[in-house]
Amino acid sequence: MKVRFAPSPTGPFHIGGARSALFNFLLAKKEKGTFLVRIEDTDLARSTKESEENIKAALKWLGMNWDEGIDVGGDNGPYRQTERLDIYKKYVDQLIKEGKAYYCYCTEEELDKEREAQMARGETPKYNGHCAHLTEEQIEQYKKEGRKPTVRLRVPLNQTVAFDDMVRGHIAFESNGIGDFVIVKSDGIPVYNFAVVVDDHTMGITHVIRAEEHVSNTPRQLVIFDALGWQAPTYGHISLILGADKKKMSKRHGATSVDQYRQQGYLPEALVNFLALLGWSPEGEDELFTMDQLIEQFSMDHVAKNPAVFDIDKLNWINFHYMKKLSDEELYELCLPHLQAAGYAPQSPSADEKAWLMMLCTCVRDHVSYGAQIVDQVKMFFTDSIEEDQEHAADIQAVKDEDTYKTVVAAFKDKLQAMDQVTPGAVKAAIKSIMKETKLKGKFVFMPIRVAITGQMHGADLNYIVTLFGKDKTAARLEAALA
RNA sequence: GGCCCGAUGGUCAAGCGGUUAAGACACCGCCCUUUCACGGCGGUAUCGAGGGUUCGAUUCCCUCUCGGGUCACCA
Repeated sequence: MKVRFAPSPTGPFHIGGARSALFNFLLAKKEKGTFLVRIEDTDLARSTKESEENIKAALKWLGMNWDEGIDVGGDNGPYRQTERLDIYKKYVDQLIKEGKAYYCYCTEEELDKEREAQMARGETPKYNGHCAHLTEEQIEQYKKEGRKPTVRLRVPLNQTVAFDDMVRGHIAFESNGIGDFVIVKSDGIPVYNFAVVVDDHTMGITHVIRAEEHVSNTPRQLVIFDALGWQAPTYGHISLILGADKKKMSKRHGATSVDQYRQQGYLPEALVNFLALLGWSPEGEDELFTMDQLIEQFSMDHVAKNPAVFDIDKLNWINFHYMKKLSDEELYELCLPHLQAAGYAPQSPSADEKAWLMMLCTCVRDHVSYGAQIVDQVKMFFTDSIEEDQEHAADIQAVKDEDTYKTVVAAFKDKLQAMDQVTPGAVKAAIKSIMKETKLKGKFVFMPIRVAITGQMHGADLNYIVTLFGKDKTAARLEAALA
């Protein structure tokens, strides 16, 4: 078995592309086959080197290293389509010689006009065969006019083009609906559908897993395979990823590129795990898997046909799970860039600063499901004023209205002033003794202090919050609460 | 509009003629924690509609509806 992932380097690496790559990767590894990566850059205008690098980096970041293809090499290179032009030319020439393809001199304006006319008549727009049987004289005439021809494939009429899809089952199209389509553009570069066929065949691809949007391309590719006398690979079309409004996931749905998730502080293991669960379901009841476990469990039988809505809540939950496994040091590494971006951490922290920042990260880790989220959680440590949580305003007021509110706050302030050093342990002891002295139980001691210092009903461990603020800042806040 | 694909809770989904219709996220409740969270336990909630086939349809067939994809000298 040999599968491939063939991205076009025309922009940010989309999350859907990552999922296609993942399913190919998983299948290849599961079947002990080969995972090949090739670059489809025949769109000269939109392809960029930067995008190619971005895609390769993202693939590696996600843990999908390829066995053959771009950069790593192999027996079937080159693996960038623009470097394979002579290979395509050979087969185009062959098709023309055999009369299976022909030059078309129609201009884009002429084609546009014809298409509009067909649409107006309610017909399926397709090439009308204008240049299918040109005479020598006509060809000479067009050449004299300086027209640059495209090459079209003669698509046989009255045939059923069908294939058995690994996820969708039998799918059939009528060849009459296709029309002679362009396989080489007027600039001499083959069109995607043609290059794909030549590559898939010459590279020995046996199975193609790609997104559902390619279903309607498949009959065209099948017709090319047929014209060339080759056998087509087995296809599997996976459904699309949708936004919350059930429309194809796009920019307006938020982050759509792998890089954006990386930048937001998501872990590659989490993204892989999440993507795998979008459209594929495991046998058992567990849903948390490492890449190796996914490979072990993966099967095309359990790939869903219907499109899936991208659920950020679930991604966050999975990411939270993987973040829990991080050591304090790793957590700090993940969060530091975000703290720096927010101006909460210096570019190169000293040992003391690092120790404080690490405690900061550890303190709020139960409330952070991806790196960038830490900024919100620690905001209060970097502002002088207390921002009260509006959503729980009533609860906060209730705490303040408690008869013992000021008693507790004042008592804690005294204990704090008396401390030699503020540490989580010291704070804990202080709170404990207040409970003993006032005979108040947990909540009635913790909440007044929490509200006075943070203005929130929820949050991280109070002992650490106080320690992080330090004696002076905490005292000032307690003071303000008493006023 | 033509062609193609799809339809189980709010979301991801299992199911493949007979089930009390799994599980996960989210939500709600309880327990734990002398606070908050984490964690544990439990709960609410789903077969798009109508026809068939069948002793019996979520499951098979048809129609409708809805959703999506695609109709390029883009991939």
